Amino acid sequence: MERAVAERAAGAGDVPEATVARLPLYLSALSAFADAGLRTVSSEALAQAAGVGSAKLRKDLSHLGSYGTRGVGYEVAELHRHIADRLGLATRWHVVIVGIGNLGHALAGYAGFASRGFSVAGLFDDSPAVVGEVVSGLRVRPVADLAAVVREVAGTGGAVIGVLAVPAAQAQGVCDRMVAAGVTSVLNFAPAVLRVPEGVDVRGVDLASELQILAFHAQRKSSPRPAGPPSQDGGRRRAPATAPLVGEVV
Amino acid sequence: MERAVAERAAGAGDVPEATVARLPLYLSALSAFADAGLRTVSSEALAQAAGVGSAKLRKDLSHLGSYGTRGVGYEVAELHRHIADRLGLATRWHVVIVGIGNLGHALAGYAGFASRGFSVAGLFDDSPAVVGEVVSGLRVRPVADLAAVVREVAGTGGAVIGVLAVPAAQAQGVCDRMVAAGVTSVLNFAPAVLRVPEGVDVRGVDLASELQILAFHAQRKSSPRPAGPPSQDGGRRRAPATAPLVGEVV
DNA sequence: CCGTGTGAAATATTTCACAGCC
DNA sequence: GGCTGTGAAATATTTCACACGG
Repeated sequence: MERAVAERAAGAGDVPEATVARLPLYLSALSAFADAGLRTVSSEALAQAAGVGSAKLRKDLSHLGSYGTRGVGYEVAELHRHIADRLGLATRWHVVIVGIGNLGHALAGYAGFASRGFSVAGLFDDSPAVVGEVVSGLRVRPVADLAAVVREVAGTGGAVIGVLAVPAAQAQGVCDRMVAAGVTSVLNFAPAVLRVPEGVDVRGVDLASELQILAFHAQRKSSPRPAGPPSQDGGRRRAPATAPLVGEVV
Repeated sequence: MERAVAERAAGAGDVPEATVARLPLYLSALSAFADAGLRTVSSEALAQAAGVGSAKLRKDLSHLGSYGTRGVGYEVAELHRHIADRLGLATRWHVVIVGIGNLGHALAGYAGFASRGFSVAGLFDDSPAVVGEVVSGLRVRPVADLAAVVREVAGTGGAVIGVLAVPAAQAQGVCDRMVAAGVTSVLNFAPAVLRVPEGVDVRGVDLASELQILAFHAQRKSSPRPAGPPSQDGGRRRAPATAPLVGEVV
């Protein structure tokens, strides 16, 4: 494609998706360093804490701009602020959770929300069994109230992220209602493909998929012979893990 | 790198990681088609159901072998079986969950486990408040019992996946105990970077990261001017969403 | 014909390795 | 002397587009 825009001083206008996915990790690691009272970190130390290679870390940060000092490293507080800004954490984010079953309860009680600047603006469910119940200090409301709450929060200038924790069968319907209410960012925990209009962002977290991916690798490790031909596969290259995390409480 | 191995008939020995991550999606979509009573699907239809492009789907499947019929499509049941096999779902997988807080409760009750061939072999926690409690038909045991349970399950010929749902501060310690007990696949819900020995697989799911990634994109959408030049961005290229899902219940 | 399977081209991401600055 | 920032090389992934088989 064409690129050309006269990117202003700090950092390109487009951060690669792969980099974006790691920024929260760095942010977390930086918080830990700050708590430990450190003023600066080297790319090596930060990378280690985040579980990535230092070259990758430096390349990632280079997309945000130049916030390090050669021969020294990065100023912890400054870098933290820059990453947080870039992630959009300067604005206040509100979260609405629909589906207050087991998972919804757990999400509603997740301490990480508040501590990372996300505040829970509302809990919704249509099951008579839970509507009216108070969970983590909030009363569960019928889904019909969703639009009103979103509108109200939007009036505050805040932005809204919708979290879907309903059974798969209802996921699309509830998603539609969220979108109709004005939600343009959705985190979906239901194992269902969501169809959304252009401009709406959906991210899915699926437990079963994660387990199956682990199963795939586990099988590969132990499988003496997957099928006919022995063909000693001889060491899968590349070390073990996937992206790990730093931080707080579950 | 070099290629050479005399790959036998069905599919290469190495499936790209990106493909592996999508196989569960296809599996799910196939189940839906099977339930709907369809015998065959085209790459186009299956891709649509899985929320990916048909070319990508075909390329992905080509890594497993040739299970389609030109001019017709894929036989639903057959393809489902092949993918399931490749994912290692032929063997019986057992899951041990450590940390029976809000999230642990939700995970223990997750219906998707059983329906996808994963059975919960044990629940563990060291908090006196929950040890002994019965959750989803299983008694919560002290973490000290972990090794015994893993050993017992391993004796059955089953493989084990450890699920970590403890606070971040305890994640590494519990992970070490899991590894010591013989677990080589770990699904980590705690926002913490886990250090594990070579050969152990870790996948992390972090709610805060997901939210921050959504925040990043949301900000990009609404931000009227990140910097100087107006330059109506006119559609970020590439449609909306991320990988979605198909399937069952939460 | 239709739709899979797949080389080859286009992109994206990671890794190297080193020049430049504190 | 140490460590960032970054072109350039190596990989990985996605997308095209079309030959081939049923």
